[in-house]
Amino acid sequence: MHSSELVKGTLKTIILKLLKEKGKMYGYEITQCVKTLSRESIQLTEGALYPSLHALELEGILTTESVIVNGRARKYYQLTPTGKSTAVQKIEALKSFMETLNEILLTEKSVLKNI
Amino acid sequence: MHSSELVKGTLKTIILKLLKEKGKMYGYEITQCVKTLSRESIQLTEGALYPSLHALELEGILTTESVIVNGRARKYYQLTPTGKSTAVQKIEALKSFMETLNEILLTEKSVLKNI
DNA sequence: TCATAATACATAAGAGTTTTAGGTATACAT
DNA sequence: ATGTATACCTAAAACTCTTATGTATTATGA
Repeated sequence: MHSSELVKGTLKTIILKLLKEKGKMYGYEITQCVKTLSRESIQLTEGALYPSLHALELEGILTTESVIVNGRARKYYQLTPTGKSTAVQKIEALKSFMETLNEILLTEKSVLKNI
Repeated sequence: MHSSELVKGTLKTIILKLLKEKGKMYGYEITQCVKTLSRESIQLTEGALYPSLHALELEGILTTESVIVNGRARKYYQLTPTGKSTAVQKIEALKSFMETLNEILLTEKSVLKNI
């Protein structure tokens, strides 16, 4: 299980990535999808997910649509046009950050000595 | 410049990685080293760094040694034996998380459809 | 049939970390 | 003298997450 500390900064980007590919998803579906994709190693808590979704909606990145399925309410989220470009940007930014981080984590003693 | 949001969860691990390789470093040196290694794209703020260092010391992961160099006070930090194994663990955990994240970010629409 | 798990949403108090902004001090170059 | 670089530190406010809780329906196993 990955520490939630690590997931923190990447939560919104993960949400945007999934919505970008799937078109529309509802909250519970996002938690299950992340769980499956991460092979159980990332477990999004609802207390973190829903506030994030609401914030993204407020920012104009997502729109919602409520429907009843099997007698239960579902709230589907999807990217707005603005949201689509935000998603692309955030995903690129995260990839770029990971490359930087990787370089740091792979830096050897001999290299660091000269900095 | 990487958003500070992303750096958040990884700050302590970056500190531990550098100390693991360099043996001992002082605060200002850490900020400059991260700046250089990241090609100016990660800028640690002192308001985040020093509290983190102090927390790591309290946890028994680091010890300190104050010295005067060129008339200025420096406080060197280094890993305790416990800290060394913590460092290894944290670094491995971060690498593992990045692999998971990479898989998520590279997942294509066609794959997601079947989840 | 009745309890439990799974599905599905949501919020609020408390905890934890960072940002922002400020403070102190020395060395050195202009 | 003034600014820049070096070097440490902290506190209030802002932000986000964790933990705990609440509501409600459907499915399932005992």
